[in-house]
Amino acid sequence: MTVFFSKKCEYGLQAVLFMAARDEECVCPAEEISKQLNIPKEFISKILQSLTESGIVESKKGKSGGFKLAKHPSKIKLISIVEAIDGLDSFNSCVLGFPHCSPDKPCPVHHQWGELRTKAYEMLSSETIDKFKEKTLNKIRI
Amino acid sequence: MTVFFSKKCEYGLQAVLFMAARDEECVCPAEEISKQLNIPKEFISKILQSLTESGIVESKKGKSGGFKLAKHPSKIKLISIVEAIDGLDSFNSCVLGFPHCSPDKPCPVHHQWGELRTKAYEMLSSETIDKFKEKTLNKIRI
DNA sequence: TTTTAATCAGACAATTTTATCTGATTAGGA
DNA sequence: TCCTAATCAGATAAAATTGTCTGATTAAAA
Repeated sequence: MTVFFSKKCEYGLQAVLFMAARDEECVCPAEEISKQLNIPKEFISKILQSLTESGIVESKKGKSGGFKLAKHPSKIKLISIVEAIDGLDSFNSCVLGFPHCSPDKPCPVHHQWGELRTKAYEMLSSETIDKFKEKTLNKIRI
Repeated sequence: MTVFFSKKCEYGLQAVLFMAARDEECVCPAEEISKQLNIPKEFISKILQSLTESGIVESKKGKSGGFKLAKHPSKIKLISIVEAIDGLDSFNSCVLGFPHCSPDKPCPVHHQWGELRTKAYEMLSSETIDKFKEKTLNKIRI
């Protein structure tokens, strides 16, 4: 299979976008996120736990508890979520899997891939997630 | 983990590039490919077996047997190898994992990612692997 | 023609990723 | 206070990916 993000990361991104698209202050139980996004409840719960450790979301235990963003959406970038879950290795390693790929010893597609990868990185870090609210709502139709 | 190609696919691409970089007519035993590229012998053997079924390489059994390209390198594109091993799904599915991502119902990064993905596809299908001989040799130093 | 060495090929095993289950813990409301 | 609803955490399971082993097959050489 060819992917860019792991499933964990996809789910994490979806969940954070979802929380940002709703009222940013409201506390979302894992169950609701699970239902809205079709993600196994305990799985998204676990992912959000790890994002809690990274300081991107906060959790509130007990009745009427759940998860909420730890910062305002205007302070969260997609790349932060990717970094927290998948790490940034893929932005620094050879796409063909060759060791020591560098401008000195480039793999056959080193230059072209490097450019695309940089653009992907820029895309993920250019805007904060409050800018995505509209599109996320449109996609999820809460 | 964030990847673009599976390990299988990376190895397959490396092996085919290796065979093209050598004398294109010579028969390479899996063992030699394994040593040169640091890939478990039986694993690369298996990957090349599947590429045999796809008509990209040929295998020759018995003493002095091994693998060789089924066509001239000028007729093989990187994308064919990717397609044979990983498939082309990732070039058609949403990078954030949202279902039914389309221009009508775009995910937050639909447009930007679509552009990058198209460029990646074009890069992998633009040139045939004989063009990569130089760079591969430089990288592998046979 | 038979032996033998080296291969491919398919079954098998380990690891990683993804997903689920169960129980402990917490906090709000009756 | 006690009950309930919800998270947290660790154990467990399933699936996919990656890696290894063993034997069948082939072809060269004696």
